[in-house]
Amino acid sequence: MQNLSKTINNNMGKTNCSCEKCQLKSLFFSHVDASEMSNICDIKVEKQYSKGEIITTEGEPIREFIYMKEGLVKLSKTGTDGKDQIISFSKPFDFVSLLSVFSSKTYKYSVTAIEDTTVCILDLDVVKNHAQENALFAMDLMARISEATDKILLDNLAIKRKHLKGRIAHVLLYFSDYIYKNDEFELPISRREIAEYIGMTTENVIRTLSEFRKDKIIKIFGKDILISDKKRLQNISDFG
Amino acid sequence: MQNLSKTINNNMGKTNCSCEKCQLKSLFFSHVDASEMSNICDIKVEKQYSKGEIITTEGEPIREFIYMKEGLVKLSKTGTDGKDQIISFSKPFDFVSLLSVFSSKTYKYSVTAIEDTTVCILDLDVVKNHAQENALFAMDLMARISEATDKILLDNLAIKRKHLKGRIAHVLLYFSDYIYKNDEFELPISRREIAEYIGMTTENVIRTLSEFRKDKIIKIFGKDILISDKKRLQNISDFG
DNA sequence: ATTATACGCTGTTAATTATCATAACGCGCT
DNA sequence: AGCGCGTTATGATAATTAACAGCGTATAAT
Repeated sequence: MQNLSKTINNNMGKTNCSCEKCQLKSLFFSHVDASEMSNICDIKVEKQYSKGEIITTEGEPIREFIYMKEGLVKLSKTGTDGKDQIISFSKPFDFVSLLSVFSSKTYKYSVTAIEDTTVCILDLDVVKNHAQENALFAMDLMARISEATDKILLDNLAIKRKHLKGRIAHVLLYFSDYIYKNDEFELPISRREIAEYIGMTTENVIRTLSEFRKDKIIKIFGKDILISDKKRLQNISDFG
Repeated sequence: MQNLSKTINNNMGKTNCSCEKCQLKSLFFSHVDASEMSNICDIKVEKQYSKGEIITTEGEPIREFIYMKEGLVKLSKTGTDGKDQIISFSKPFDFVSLLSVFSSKTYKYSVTAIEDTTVCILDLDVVKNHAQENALFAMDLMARISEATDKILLDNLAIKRKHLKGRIAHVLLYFSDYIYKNDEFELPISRREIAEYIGMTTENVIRTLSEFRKDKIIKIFGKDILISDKKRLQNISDFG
């Protein structure tokens, strides 16, 4: 898989990606004119990451502006004790490189693919130069960053208000309603990662999932989850 | 006090504020030229809030771009159950209006003065227009928003990692080291507000402060706190 | 002076969560 | 197949935190 992405990298990513047709073009580049756009398009590199591969590493210098075309990633940070905390999950429209690209020299968080993920990579200096010359583009970026950040903060606050069961319910509904839009889905993360996300222990995540199963709220087949009593789960999320 | 701020409001805030000398000018407006600046200066209104006064209210439409000149505020959000959560505290250089000014029509959080606070208020549309025409200004704003957000996220993550005692120690050190730069200070918030900030109950905040007092780590006189054993407090914050 | 009210403080009990221990299971590897 | 390893699973116990109840104090309003 590493080979695959390297191959695409060497091809300059031209194989699968046409900027003109890109869904995301309107999000980031609606105020960028055709000649500028072709300039951006020439330097962009499309890159694929398999589930589990690290996209950016905490502490590394930020050289690139990255946006997601496809897939699912986690943002995480390693504490001084070596334990990870997951800050959020992002799918394409939510993710604007890293939040700190315009204020920090190094990545404050790591980004890891939790499903096969395709990103487009632009040289950060080029993007910055464009932003400095095109205020509407800069404003678009600002709005995107703002939205992404707000979403993370609101989600964190919502989780903080809840107890163990409510937090687990919240996560299940997050994947069911927001990510997969289906009552049945395959969890893209381990129980430990759920724990890192909601700030509880792995054992309690496992235990609580088992309880939900015993209470016939969900069915579990390894990582496959089926939500059989959504109302109850919603209720636990809202009031637990 | 309400009268005082009204008076200043009616004076168009010209009484005490000269934009040319303003410390914050370089932060937000370093890339705004003299004529633009005088334009901005003409429409700005300086406003004072006494401790406890609400500056912006969650849910209200965002019409203004606000930045702090002086003071201390809290950002908070009310949950569906009516309970408040405090997201962060901000002093002048940290605070860039509300994070969502460029992505949302309404305030997602409330801002309340927890010390007497002076802010400068600009019409949001005017600021947006300036940003749309001056990309460097837009970039400056973006960097500010990014920094402010990162600080909030990192602080929240640090708190999340800790237990009750570590969280209390964290808060005490936050005010001592970051806000007041003094081992002795007056807490600008109540025990309940500390609880709302760290996500624990008021009783436990009070109890823990008492324990710290019994352990001779701090001295307490109502809201006055004196940190007598900073090393131990730091240790509790780092490992508790 | 009296009432109301918010706040700070403490003790007790109940609930929640972490920690430790153990075991089954799946999966890649040889 | 058998081994090693990480994940999932469950139980017992300890630690932590919440919830409830009570009480004193300061402050402001009547």
